[in-house]
Amino acid sequence: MAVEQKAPNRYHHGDLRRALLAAVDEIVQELGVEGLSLRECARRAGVSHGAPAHHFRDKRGMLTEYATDGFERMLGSIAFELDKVDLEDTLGRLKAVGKGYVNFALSHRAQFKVMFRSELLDNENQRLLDRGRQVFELLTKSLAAHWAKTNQGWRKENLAQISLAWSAVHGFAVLAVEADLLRMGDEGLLNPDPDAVLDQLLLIAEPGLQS
Amino acid sequence: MAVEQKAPNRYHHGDLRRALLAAVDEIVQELGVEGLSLRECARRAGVSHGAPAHHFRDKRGMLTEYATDGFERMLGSIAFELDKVDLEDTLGRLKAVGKGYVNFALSHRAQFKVMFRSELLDNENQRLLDRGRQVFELLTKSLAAHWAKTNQGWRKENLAQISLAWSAVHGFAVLAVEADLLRMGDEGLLNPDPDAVLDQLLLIAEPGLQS
DNA sequence: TGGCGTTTCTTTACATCGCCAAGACTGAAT
DNA sequence: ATTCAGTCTTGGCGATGTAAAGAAACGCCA
Repeated sequence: MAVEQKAPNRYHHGDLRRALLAAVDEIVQELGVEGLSLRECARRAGVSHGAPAHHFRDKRGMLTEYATDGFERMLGSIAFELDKVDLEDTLGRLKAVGKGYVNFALSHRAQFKVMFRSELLDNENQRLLDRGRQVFELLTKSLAAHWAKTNQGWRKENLAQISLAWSAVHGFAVLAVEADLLRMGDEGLLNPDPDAVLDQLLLIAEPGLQS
Repeated sequence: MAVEQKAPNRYHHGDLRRALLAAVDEIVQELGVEGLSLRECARRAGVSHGAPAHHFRDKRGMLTEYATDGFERMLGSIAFELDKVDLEDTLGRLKAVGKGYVNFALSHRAQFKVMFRSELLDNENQRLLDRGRQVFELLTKSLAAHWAKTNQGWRKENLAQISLAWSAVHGFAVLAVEADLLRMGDEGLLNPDPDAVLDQLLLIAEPGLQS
């Protein structure tokens, strides 16, 4: 995602909205969200510091769009993994959701972090809420399919199973992205190949999911 | 934790360091870390905006102390739960660590969030690193004790088990604290009593921990 | 084609922030 | 009593987010 500069003569940029979001991504990768400023985004896009206000209400609005875009990519990443698994293989599909989730987190670390920084976002934004809900539903529906296949329907432990699945996947993604935390214990908590670890992780959770 | 104002006449505050940390806690609860400023802390403590610099190098230094204090409280919370469980009950002790962890997160939400915002902290700070490591070790040692008791010693799945335990506990705490996320799915993901859910959650993970 | 309203962008201004340097005050050790 | 290190104040600098007002370009309708 390269930031498209405004042609120096032109008064209108042409595609400033996209250029600003590209700049957000660039800066957030380089410096983290804390290092992000509206003015720097404007500078990289080659426009004045007042320009962004006409495309996003304010900084929060801009980050909200950036986060929403992230959820959409994440949905794509999960769908990509799901496509590779047979519909009958309900446990495989459960793993696929986890893989898509973690893969996205690891390949878009900066954006992933922003997506869950709700203090920075407009949590009333409908598109943002929808996309988040969609991710959540992919997880719960995969679980429901697994339940339907293996045996029983809804039991009261199911709620806790959702918590476990969601917690494990999200917690693992967070810890994997916050690499600093994983340096705890000198041997290193994390296997160099997160994909393999996630495989094992879901394998371990599996007996619990059968009960 | 109340912010102790400087007596209006006195030039020296007397206990400014503590007063500033109290102000940090107060502000972070009210407005989140993003709403925190050195100058506002100084204002609440009744001193000038330059004063804090003599107790903390800078804003990052102040937050680092605040986070370190959080890890110490968390250690206390875990120790409190561990004290209630018999040494022989290795699985019970594992649950106790999780409970202490999550209980702290839920009763000090604002501080908990700051503790894991490594971009804002001085990650070279020795006391901060030590306290973090200590929490992690409580978890791994409880797991090791459980392994020693149940049967085998170290197997290569153990690494993934640590990941699962750490991910589930931390992920659950994060999701519980970020209440916004849990409003996904209108029925609400989270049981009103997180303590009970955590109990179930660890119960579900238990079969995996036996293997 | 000409004109006009709307959108996009610029400019200026203001309050606030973190940090720095220079100075004032205090208290305790010499 | 003097000195000196530690504590706090003051003022200033560059940077930020947001708002208001004006300039420039686009699109549309006559």
